[in-house]
Amino acid sequence: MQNKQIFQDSLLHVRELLESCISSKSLIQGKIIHQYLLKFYDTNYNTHSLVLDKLTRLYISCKRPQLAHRVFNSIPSRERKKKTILWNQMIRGYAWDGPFEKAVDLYNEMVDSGVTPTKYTYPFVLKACSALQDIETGVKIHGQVRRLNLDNDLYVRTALVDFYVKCGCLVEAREVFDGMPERDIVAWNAMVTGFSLYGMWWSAIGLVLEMQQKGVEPNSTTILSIMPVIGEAGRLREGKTVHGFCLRRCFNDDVVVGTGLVDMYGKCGQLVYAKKIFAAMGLKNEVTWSAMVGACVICNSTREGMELFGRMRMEVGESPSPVMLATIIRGCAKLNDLSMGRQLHCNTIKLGFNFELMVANTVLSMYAKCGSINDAVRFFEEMHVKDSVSYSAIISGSVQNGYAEEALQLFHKMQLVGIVPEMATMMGFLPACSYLAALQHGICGHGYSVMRGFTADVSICNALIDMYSKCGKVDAARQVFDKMYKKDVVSWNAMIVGYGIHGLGKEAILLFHEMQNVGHKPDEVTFIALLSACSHSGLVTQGKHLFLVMSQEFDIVPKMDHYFCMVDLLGRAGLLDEAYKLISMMPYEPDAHLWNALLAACRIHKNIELGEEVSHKIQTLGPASTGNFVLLFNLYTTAQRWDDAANLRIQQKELGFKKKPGCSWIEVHGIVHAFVGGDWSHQQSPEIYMKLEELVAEMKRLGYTAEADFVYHDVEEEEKEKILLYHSEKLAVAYGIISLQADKPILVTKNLRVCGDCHTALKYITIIAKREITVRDTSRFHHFRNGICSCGDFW
DNA sequence: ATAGGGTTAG
Repeated sequence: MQNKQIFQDSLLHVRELLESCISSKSLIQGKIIHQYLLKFYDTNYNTHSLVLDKLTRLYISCKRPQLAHRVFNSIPSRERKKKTILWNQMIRGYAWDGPFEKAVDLYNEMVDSGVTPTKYTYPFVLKACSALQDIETGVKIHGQVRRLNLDNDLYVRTALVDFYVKCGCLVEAREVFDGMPERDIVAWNAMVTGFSLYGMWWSAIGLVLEMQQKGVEPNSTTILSIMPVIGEAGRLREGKTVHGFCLRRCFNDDVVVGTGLVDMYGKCGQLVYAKKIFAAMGLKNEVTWSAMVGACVICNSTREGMELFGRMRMEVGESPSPVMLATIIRGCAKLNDLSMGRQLHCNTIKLGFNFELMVANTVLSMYAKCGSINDAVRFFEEMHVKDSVSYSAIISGSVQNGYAEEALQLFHKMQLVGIVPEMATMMGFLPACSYLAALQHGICGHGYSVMRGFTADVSICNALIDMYSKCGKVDAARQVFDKMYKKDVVSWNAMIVGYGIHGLGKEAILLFHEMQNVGHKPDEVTFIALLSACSHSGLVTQGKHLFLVMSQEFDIVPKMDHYFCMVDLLGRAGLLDEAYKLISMMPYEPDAHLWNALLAACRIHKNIELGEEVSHKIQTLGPASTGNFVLLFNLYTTAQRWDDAANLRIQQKELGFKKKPGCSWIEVHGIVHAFVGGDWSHQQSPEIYMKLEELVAEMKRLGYTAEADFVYHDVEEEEKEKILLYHSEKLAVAYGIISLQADKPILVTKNLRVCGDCHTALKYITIIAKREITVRDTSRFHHFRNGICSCGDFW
């Protein structure tokens, strides 16, 4: 009897102790008491019913829902049924700290065992549903809420709004929100957050105004949820309003709000404001510094950001966070500073977060953007965990560094390992198709983009326009262009470029006028596209006019690229002196690239004197490219000045230059087949060469002779013919003829300009094989049909 | 609160 009293007393004491653990969240102390209980008391529930209650609560308040669950389960089910509050607490525990599925499971278990959920149950279950993005369960729960007549409860309704918002069901969220009989600040904030999350800054701001009209004062949460979206949209005006509001309410004394403002101004491109706020902030933390450095990077003051980064390490002495390093590494990518990037990569290794996905993806894209594709690939292969961003980065990195075929392979591999391509992935994939003229792949990419709803995006459509026109399908490009409900300047430029490379200069100019009619302003790229379109179509007068109009009417100062186009245009048209005059009048120092354009024109129009002069100029500028050697060489051979040609070749060898090997490729049944000159590596080489010889025999009957002036003169006549005969473009065309159905057009892409002999030969081949052949070289398309090329021998 | 992938021209 006395023992029992002692026992009861001590239990009372234990409960008191547990209560104090709960309020102070002392997990360790609580665990000790738990151990003690297990050791010294039997498990007769009646003895310590209230103790188990308290233990469950303790574990929940210490964020250990699974431990709590174990204790909860040790309560006999008959007793558990009476403890609705404990059920709610359990669900709350899982809804906050996960695993979220357990919260839903527990809710179902609760209902199944006949316990009626209350208005306190639902906010937690809904929170779990939104964390799981489980719309189905959430909607079901919404139904149950209605049946229990709980949907007029403020908290339940707010939770419903929050659930629909986080699951992307904005319409439903708004419906629930509008039907609320009363709304507190939390409900308003939930809805504002919803609009912000989906980039609808105008709705978010409208709602903030509305709430003020209804007498609800925005708090710092409201402000914090609209700042990111204003920054993202770059809405400076709205940003300033928010800033003003913060000043009036003294919100900006808050570190979090201050950091948000720094970030927002940075994203609006206002580095000066961002810096002012940063300087005025009394309390700064790591996040504030990161935001400030991020603002510098966005505003193209990366160097300043790097200085700040250094200052932070001096002043605060902390080691940088992953976010900080990612930000600064992105800055390196922007500056093309490979050595700095490498150094920071080492830092991430030292600090042990080099494989944190965000950081790793930043490092990966830094290497790719700094042109060090080998490092990028190696790093990519070393990553243990990769996601669609990693793949997108390596795919676009590969294309940008000229490895489009590898990009396609990576895209394929990505799908094999089960990673779903996202919009940005397609932004790398489609240019890869453009580069390779891989139409089949491109069409698949188009289909996929439609399926995923990406074609609502302007940039994706721009990439599609580019893809179709570079794959020889200007009409398909135009269809995409016409169907776009919204276009930007890139869309117009891409389409103009498309017409240009197909020699459709007039269409390009027409589009330029249409562009102005619908109120789009051309930019400098537009004029590059237009001038090169004129050049490929021989539209000299129009080109000159556009060049004038560009600065006079559109206030665009001609850059080096524009002069390049003009020299090209005048040169091709044979107006060599005028081109030369333009160069001497231009406000820039001419570079080798520009002289090259003139040299190419000299070759076409066989102007040896000027060609030599230009060539010397190029050589004094330093060996920028091998292109000029090839051009000058061709110029000499055209003039039959064999000695000069031979000397040039010796000189070229002494300087250690090699001609870039010509490579052509063709897509057959979705596979890209590549050839170099005299290539025997293809499986079907015997058939290809047989077909080629067959064609040549027929061509000769029709009057074809190999044009020797592109070949070295010190080889035998017959040898010359062979070198020409096995040029990569001829091999690719022959392969196309034997492997594609007779009614299928042939599209070959070459990495250099198509050679003169091949150009002639292909005209014959269209007649003999009765097929349309298209060759895309580095500067334009050649459509061969019935012995004629669309370029009009003008390229 | 801060952070990763992207379109046109040359």
